[in-house]
Parts: sequence; C-alpha cells; structure tokens
Amino acid sequence: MSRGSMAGIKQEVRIPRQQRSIEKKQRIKAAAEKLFAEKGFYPVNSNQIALAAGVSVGSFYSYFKDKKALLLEIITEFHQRFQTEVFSQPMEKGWKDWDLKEIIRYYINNTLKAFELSPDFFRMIYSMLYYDPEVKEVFDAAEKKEREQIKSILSNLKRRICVQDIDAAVFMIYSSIANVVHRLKLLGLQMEEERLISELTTMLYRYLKKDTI
Amino acid sequence: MSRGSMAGIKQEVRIPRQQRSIEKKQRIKAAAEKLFAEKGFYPVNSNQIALAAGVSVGSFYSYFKDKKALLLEIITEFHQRFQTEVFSQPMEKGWKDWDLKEIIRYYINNTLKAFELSPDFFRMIYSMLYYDPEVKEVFDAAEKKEREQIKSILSNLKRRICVQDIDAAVFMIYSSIANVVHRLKLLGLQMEEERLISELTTMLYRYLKKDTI
Amino acid sequence: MSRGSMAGIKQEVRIPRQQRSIEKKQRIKAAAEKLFAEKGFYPVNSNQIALAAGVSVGSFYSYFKDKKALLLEIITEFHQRFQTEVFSQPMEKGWKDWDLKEIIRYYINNTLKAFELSPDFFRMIYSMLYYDPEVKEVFDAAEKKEREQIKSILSNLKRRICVQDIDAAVFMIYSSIANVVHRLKLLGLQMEEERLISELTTMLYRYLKKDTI
Amino acid sequence: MSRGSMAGIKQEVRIPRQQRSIEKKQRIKAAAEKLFAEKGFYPVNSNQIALAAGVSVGSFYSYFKDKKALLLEIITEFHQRFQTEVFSQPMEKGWKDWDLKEIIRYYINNTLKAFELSPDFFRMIYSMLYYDPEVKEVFDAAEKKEREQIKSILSNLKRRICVQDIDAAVFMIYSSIANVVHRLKLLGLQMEEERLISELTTMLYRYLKKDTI
DNA sequence: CATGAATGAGCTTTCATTCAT
DNA sequence: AATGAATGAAAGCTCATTCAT
Repeated sequence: MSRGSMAGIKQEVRIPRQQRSIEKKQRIKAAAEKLFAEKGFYPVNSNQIALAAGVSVGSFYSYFKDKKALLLEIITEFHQRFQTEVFSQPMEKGWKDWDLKEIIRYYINNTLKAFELSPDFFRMIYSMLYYDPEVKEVFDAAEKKEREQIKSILSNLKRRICVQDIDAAVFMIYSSIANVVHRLKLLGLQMEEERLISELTTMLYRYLKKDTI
Repeated sequence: MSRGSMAGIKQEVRIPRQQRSIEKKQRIKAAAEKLFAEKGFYPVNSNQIALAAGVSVGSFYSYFKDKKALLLEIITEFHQRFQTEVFSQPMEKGWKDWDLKEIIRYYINNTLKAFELSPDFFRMIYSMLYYDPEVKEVFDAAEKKEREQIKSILSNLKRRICVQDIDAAVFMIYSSIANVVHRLKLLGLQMEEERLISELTTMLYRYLKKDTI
Repeated sequence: MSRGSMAGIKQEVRIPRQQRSIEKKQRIKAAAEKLFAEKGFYPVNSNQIALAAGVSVGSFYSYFKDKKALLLEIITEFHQRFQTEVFSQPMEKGWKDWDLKEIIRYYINNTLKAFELSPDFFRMIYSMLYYDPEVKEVFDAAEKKEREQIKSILSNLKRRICVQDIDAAVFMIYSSIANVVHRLKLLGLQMEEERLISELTTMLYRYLKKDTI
Repeated sequence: MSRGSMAGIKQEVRIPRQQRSIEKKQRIKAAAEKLFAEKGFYPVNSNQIALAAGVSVGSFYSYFKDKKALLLEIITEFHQRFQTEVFSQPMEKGWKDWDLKEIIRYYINNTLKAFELSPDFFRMIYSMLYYDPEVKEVFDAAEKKEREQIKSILSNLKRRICVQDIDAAVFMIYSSIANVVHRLKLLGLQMEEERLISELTTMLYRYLKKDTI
C-alpha cells in the first residue's frame, strides 16, 4: 500500500488556489482524459499520466488521492461540460411550432453533437460503468438530467403526440437515441450514419405521432 | 505487457484430447467465466482462476496461452451457447399467423431469456468490448447472426409491415431490443420490467405496422 | 498501498511445507535478522532482505505479509531460541548447596551468555519496543518467563535470604541484571566487564543476604 | 539517503539572530519534539513537522540541514534542560546529615521527577540511541554528568558507606535507578510505582550501608 | 527572508508467466 | 502431464529536499 506500512497520517490532497496550480491540475486531467479515452482505465498508469501531463508523479499524487479519484473528477467534470454545452440551450426558439419530425431530428442531432465532444471518453466511461458503483452514480445522475429535459419537451407536445405512460415513453426515447448514437460512434457500424439517423427518426416519429383517421 | 522473468521458447498450448483434460479445461473456463462476470477482467488474476478451478497455475498456462486467450475462448463459447439455446429454434410453429404485436413481444421475450443466461457475463463483455478488438470481433459476429434472424422474420412479414430500408429497420429493431434488455438487466433501472417491455413493444409495433386508412 | 486500488482479494501468505520451502523461509529470516540487527528496522527495505537472502522480492512476499510480519516472526522465534538455549537448563545440579554469591554469579553469567547469542538483534528489539505494541508484547512475554525462573530460584533459597516482597525482589534482581548486561553489551561502556559484573554481584549479594548478627 | 531531485550547491543553514527567527526555530523544535515523542523519529515527516509548527517546509530547511540535524539539536537541548532543571540544585541543604536511606530516596525521587519532564521524549531517544552514534554521543555526555553528580555525593558519604570500587559503584547506583525509572515510566509495568521504588531503595541501601557488627 | 509547489528516487507490493521437480 | 514455488518487471504511492516566486 504504501511506502511505510507503519507510517501514520496520509498527506492531505492539495486544493489548488493559485492560477498556476489550477492549470497544472487541469493539465493532469486533460492528459488523463486523453489516455483513459485511448486505452481505458486499467492499462494506463500514474507515471504515464504524469509524463503526458509534463508533471512529476509527486505532483500527480498531491492533486489526486489516487488514480480512481482522478477518474471520478474527470467524469464528473466531463458530464458537467456535456450538460452545459449541449443541453442548457437545447432547443431553438420557436421549436414548438416545428413539425414533430423536425423536433425529433433536432434533438437527435443535439445528442450526436454532444457525443462528438469526446466519443472516446464515453467509451471509457462505458467500460468502467459496469463494475464501478461510483462511476455508475455519476453516469446515472447525468442520464437523469437528460431524461428530465426530454420529459419537458414531451409535456409541451402533449396534444400533438400519442403517449400513454409518459415516463416509460421518455425512457424509450432517451435510450433509443442514446443507443443509436452510442453504436454509431463507439461500436463502428458498417452502415452510413445518415441512413440510421433517418431510420431512428422515422421510428420515433411513428411511435409518437397521433394516428390519423 | 508480459511480466515473466526470462525470455525463452514458449511451450505450445496443449489441445486436450482425453476426456479428463477436456473436463479440466472446461473447469477452468467455468471458473473464469464466473470470476470475470463478478469482477471484470482486469481485477481477476490467474492464480485466483486456477484456485477457483481447483487446478494449478501451471495447468492453466498449458491450456491457455494467457489470460486474454482464455477470455476470448470463453466469450466465443458463450456466444455459441447463446445462439444455440436461444436462436436456433427462435419462433414457435405457426408464428406467421400471429398478430404483429404478439410476434414482437415473443421476440423480445426470447432475447430477455437469452440475456438471463448470464447477465453478469454480458456485463463483462460490454466492459471489454470497447478496448479489445478481438472481443469486439466475437461480439460483432454474434450480433450479425441475430440481425440475420430478424431479417428473415421481417421478410416473412413483408406484406403486413411498413418498411422502406430493410437493413436499417433490422438494425433499429435489433438494437432497440438489445438496448432495453441491456439497460433492464445490467444497468439497474428503477422502472418495472413489464412497463418498459410493454412500452418497447408499443414503440416497435407502431414503427412497423402499416398505417390503416 | 497496493498495485491496483480496485483490486480484490489479497493473495494468501504461503505456508511452506516442503523442506526446500522451509529452508527458504529460514534463509529470509536469517538475512533479515542480520540486516535488522545491523541497521535497525526502518532503514532496511524488502529488496535488501530478498537480495541478502538470495531470493526474489516475490518470494519474500509469498512468505510474509509484509516487513512487519517478518519482524514479528523473527522476534518470536528469537525469544524461543533464547529461552530454549539459555533458560531451559538454567542451573547446574547441586546449585542449592552453593554459596549465595556463587548462585548470583552463575545466573548473571547465564544471562550474559544468552545475550551474546545476538546482542545486535536485541539492540533492534529495544529500538522497536517503544513504538510497536506487537513487538512489546513478544518482549513482555519473554521477560515474564525469565522472572518466573528467578522466582523459583528465590523460593528455593527462602531461608537463606532476606526478602520481604518477593515479586518486587524478583523484578529488582531480574531488571538489574538485564540492565547491566544491556549496558555492557549494547551501550558500549568504558569500564571492563569483569569489574561491573563483580560489582553487580556484590550489590545483589548484599541486597539478598541475611544480616549476620 | 537523500532523495532530492537535483544536485546543487546547498544553502548554508541560517543562524537566527533576530528575535522572530529565534522564536520560529523554537516553534519548529517544540513541534518536532512533540511529534517525535508521540510516534518516533522515522514515522514523522518534515511536512508534518512544518505543519505542526505553523511554518513552511522551506523555513524548516533554512533552519536545519535535515531531519536528523533537527533531532540532534532537540536532544542536546533537551538534555541541557534536563540537567538544568533537575541536577543543578540536586540536594537540599543539610542533606549530609540525613539518614542514608533518606538520601537514596531523595535522589531517586529527583530522577523520577526529571523523567516526568517528558517520558515520551526519552522513549524516542532510547529508540534512536542504538543505531545513531550522534544521538548516542549526546546521551553519553548527559549520563556522564549524572554519574559525576552521584560520585560527588558518594565522596561526601565515604565514611558512612561501604564501597570498594567507587566508579563501579557509581555506575551501579546510577544505572539501577535509571533502569527502574525507565521501566516504570516507559515500559508500563504492572506493579505499583511505590512498591518498586521502595524495593529499589532497600536494595541500594543494603548495598551501600556499612555492615553493623 | 518566507513560502509551498514541485521533484523524482526509492519503497512497498502485485501478478503474469515460467520451469524445476 | 501436473504442480506450485519462484521470478522480477512494473505498478502505486511517499516524502526528503529544492527552488522559483
């Protein structure tokens, strides 16, 4: 575990206050984000991260308790960025007057753009998710916010769409989009993006539209 | 990534011919499958596997080149089992006369059952998929077969459903079901299974059904 | 602390059963005993011990949980040897007929010989004693046995000596001898050994002897 | 044993002249004394000391060449204090007319009081003594002074006591008292203090007193 | 003078893999 | 064939010490 098994109190993790320190911490996070995205969590070690960040291992450990803590910070921050950049102004003005299909398409495109922020990093999150409850937690929180967003959109469209169980519908819409985007960006499908996006739009459109007489 | 002490001529991996050997190899695979499913690939080490299999580490390495090779064998075999047990007799006799909704529902249930074979093992596969091309390959092959299955079903229903781009539709159906099952079984949703399955069925039904005039 | 912070079960410490293993474990203990005696506990590291024992670090850790566990095993075994070799046949036949001064002298010589087994190792024990409760415990147990020995001798001499509080007397005798031997062998006094042993004998003799009328 | 990064010209250690500097140095020593006493030398690190002293690590190293130099300064100063506070006015007026037993008792009590100044710090000294010649040196010097004190007392009592080899006797008296006090205060005996002090007094009394006819 | 962030050698510990028995 | 002790490269982490600010 540690250098001296009989050693006493663990040194505190430094909270950077000065500009330079903050930058350094950012540099470490950026380097780690890149490496984790490329190779996954386990195959990357602290020396590699420090090296890539142009920082000493000692610095690494003065900013982060351990590799795992670094990962969690990165993920949390990543999801914040994700949310801020993509979902804070999710819909253009006047969207309520749009055609249903347009709305769906617009939302899908938004999600695609969000994913493009750093598909590789998403890849890493997905690979950790299943065995790390803390990573899972961050992930769940992020998903929840996105579902709320969709729910508010659906509420606005209530009259124009055909939905019985709104929460189930929200889940279905959210996860279908996430699923396609995920497969498109992370699992390297053989089919063209436009073809799939188009089909997804069709599926959701038929699912939601009110049956004409 | 090898950490062994001395370079040297690597012994060939043995192909077991005798009954006892085959059983031993199976025991190792079974033990590893369980451990990988529980903890993931990286956190399990070869000693643990050998111990759990009641076999010596030496035996382990006479049957498998390394930990990774073991993983691939397990995954391959797993998908074979998956396919055999679930998709070889996928549909009951007379399904073609069923109602579209019934067919969808039936297929979803089949997939659910397949997943239940060993959700934890799927979990592990998903966590490896993203960084290991060989795991990915096995996974892709399996998915391909499943898509073919769906394609043949759709072909049979051609007249009763509304599909433009059949391959895109196949993908959409397959991945939507996989997605919901995956979230239901591996990501611990808060909603009840029946509710989501029902919504999924509705979505696919509306997506596929011919619009009535 | 550990190589993988997310790792699971710690490998068991191996209990050597075969001759060769037992010898190897002994070799490690012998090497460590020597190094600890020379430099103390903290300044010696596990690589040095392994090197000195002609063994790999890996082996070191397969026989001992950590450096501390090794220390405790060594100390325990050391005190066993100490007891066996020196105190199991402490007094020659017919000692009860000896002169009191002779008995005292004899006992002191016994203790001296015991110390000479490995003064340096005692040095190390003393240096750890004060901060390590586990080392202290082993040490206390050993002292207790030695005091019991003295008590039995005193009981045999009851009529010939002048003792009010027997347990206090036992303590005084035991600790006075231990003290002089300790200072003589570990603290490098400038005075000649014989001179001090002689004075110690005198002190204890006067302390114990019945006042003549 | 240095672990610093780059070789270079080492800055001289500053000798503080201003009041504030002297106070700062004292603060460091006081903090270190406390920490060393609590945990021993090795398990305390320079950051902890600086933190506890409310001083920067940089300051620490401008006042002390290294951790070891700090230790030596503390020990030296400690022994000075020890000597000043306890042995500069060692005996009350008129002690020469006291009963021998009273003198012995008085001296023992003095030593006890001295020890109580900071038993924990003594503990630390003892644990370092064995492996560090410099600590040993300071310790020896202090002991020497105390033996001289006893020698002068014995000289004064020459006629009333029975001593052949005066230096050996001084050693015996000094070390017996130190031994009992040490065991009492640092090794946590199970017996009551008064009982042991009483027995020690008896032993020394019988050792020294002139045999009555 | 003071600060405390930064350094990196060095320590503890693990584990994939080998090979003598 | 089977065993499991042995190996040692490599990972995680610490802390004495320096030096830019």
